[in-house]
Amino acid sequence: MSNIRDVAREAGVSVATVSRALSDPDKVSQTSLNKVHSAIDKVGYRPNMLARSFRSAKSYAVVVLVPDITNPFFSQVIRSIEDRAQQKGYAVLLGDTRGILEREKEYIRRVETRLADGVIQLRPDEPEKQSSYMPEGVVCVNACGCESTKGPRVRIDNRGAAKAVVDYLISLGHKRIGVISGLKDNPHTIDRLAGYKEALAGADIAFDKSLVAEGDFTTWSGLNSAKQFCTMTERPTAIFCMNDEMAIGAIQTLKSHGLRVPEDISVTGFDDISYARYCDPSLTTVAQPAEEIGKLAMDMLLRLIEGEELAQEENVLPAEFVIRKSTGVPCKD
Amino acid sequence: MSNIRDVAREAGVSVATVSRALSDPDKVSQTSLNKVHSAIDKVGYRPNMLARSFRSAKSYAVVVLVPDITNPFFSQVIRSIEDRAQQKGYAVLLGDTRGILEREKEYIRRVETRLADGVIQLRPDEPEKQSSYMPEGVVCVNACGCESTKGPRVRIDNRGAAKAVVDYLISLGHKRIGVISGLKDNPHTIDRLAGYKEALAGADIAFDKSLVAEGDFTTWSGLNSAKQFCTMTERPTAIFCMNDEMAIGAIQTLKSHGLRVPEDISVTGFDDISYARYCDPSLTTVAQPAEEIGKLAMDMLLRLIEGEELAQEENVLPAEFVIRKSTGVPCKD
DNA sequence: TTGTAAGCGTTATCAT
DNA sequence: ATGATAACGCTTACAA
Repeated sequence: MSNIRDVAREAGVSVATVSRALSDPDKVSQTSLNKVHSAIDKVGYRPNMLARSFRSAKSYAVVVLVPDITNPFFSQVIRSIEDRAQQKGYAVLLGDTRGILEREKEYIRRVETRLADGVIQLRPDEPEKQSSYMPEGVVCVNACGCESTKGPRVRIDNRGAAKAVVDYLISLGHKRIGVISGLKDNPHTIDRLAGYKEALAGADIAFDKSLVAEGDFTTWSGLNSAKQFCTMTERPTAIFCMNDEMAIGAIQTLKSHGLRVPEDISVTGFDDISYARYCDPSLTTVAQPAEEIGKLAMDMLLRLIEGEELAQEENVLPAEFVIRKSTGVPCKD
Repeated sequence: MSNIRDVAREAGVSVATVSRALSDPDKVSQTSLNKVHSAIDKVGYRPNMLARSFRSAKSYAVVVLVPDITNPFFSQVIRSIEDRAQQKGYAVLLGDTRGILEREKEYIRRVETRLADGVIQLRPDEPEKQSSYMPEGVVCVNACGCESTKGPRVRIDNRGAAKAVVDYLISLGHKRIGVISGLKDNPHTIDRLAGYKEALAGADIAFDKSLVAEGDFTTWSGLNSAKQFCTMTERPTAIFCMNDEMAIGAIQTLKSHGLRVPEDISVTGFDDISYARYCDPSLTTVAQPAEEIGKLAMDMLLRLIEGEELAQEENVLPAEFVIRKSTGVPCKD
């Protein structure tokens, strides 16, 4: 393995000149530049980036904290982050935490120990717990923010989007609208439930606690939670699911109980993962701008790493309400 | 930012003792150990891992090359790789290449420049092109190998699995069996097509080129490729799709042409992504052991990085044929 | 424009 | 068991 000294010797210049030729070519004469480059080819030199990072005290890496990378929404955001990072010469360290706080901390430790320059968090932090564990000096932007999220963040208007969905269901004539939510304390659940309640209130429909089933954003939980609606004496005519995966699970359950979607019951999702378009019936849902979210979060983090000021701590991106085939007018029993 | 020298001063010992206390505690007296640890707490010391990596010439990172991380099969494998890596103290650098060779090379360059210790490749290499571009000294294991794959690899028996699928369709009575393949030159396509042909040959059914539609493993390509089967004068009674995403796309097309699955036409997939269980009808498919694949590939790479011998260059893992609701006896027209 | 040389924070060798 | 010190490969004042 040849190093910069070998190149210098071969080229007949000093190591400083070689170093400059690589990182700041303008400061070097054309003659030296040529000598250096042919020397590099000759000895097969590859700069040791570990040494460079060490010396310049920057790792040019960011860690992405994600509860579950197999969630299609998350993987889309990550793809976008990676794309942007690559463009800017940064590496992405994957931190699939499976929701385990301990693993999250291990990854955050990597930036304390200089292996990464910052963090992008894809989990909405629960307000009380958040600030407590992000150490001093670790820069972090949350790419899945909520109204309660502190610090640099990008988010969509979850409440508004949820309200739009439920407003639409109400406009179709639905009055008994069930909910399959995420975990009770999850900020996304809180924001989206607020939107649901706002829509109800706007139409003078009383909030009925028994119409809210708690899931955890997995398909399996949607599948399960939907069961209780099937066996209700007074069944809801529509179900607002807080993500697409639960909606897909719910539809599965409804079908197996002999209910047709949307003729007997309407179902809506949230996220617009790619399967939302291909499931049967295709899903009425809220399209999150995954691409934009990732790109923006990465750009914000980069600015933070460079020590620059953020134009704004919070960036709220528009989400699009997409009407497909899983919603229709309520059945009249 | 305090360093090892600050700790040494605070503890009243030498830097060597501090270093040993951290990386090889057995070599240090209990007294020194205590002094060191309280000094560490006092000055808020975090070891500079970049310096450690630099000094020991190991980055403790591996890059994972994946054509598209939003593909659920890949993200499952990656989750498993990440899990194993984390256990072993390694970081995972995400290399989403989008199938672009140039990006792949940029990532491979990271191991040449010491930012990573090895590579896990999730793309089946095309035989002629493969060896040419993986530089000397870069260790790599292919986690999605095929029969033509060279070098350390883990794979399933694609040909055997495909044959099992088609054997099953034949056993149901199908004789005209369509195929939606991946790109023609993709080794997975080659292996699985070989299995298809073997099954046909075993039942004395002539291979009919017109029954093979070329896709590219995306849902959209499945959706498109299926169209040509719908309009055929003599339609196949079953379609063997080379992955689940194309099968889901195909089913979508068939339905929109008024065909029922499986009553009018059977469809099979490959991979067993989680959505295969939840689509309508649920998909008969081949379950790849994604978890095992990732874990094994990581273990092999680790051994390679440590300079150890591999017990075997090739590891063939069992795949399971899963029968669900998308297949049935052929319709009799 | 170029060269010399002093670090960066750690590990490892060699004494003690 | 502990300490002094020389690397590791690079960047960057500072000099020339």
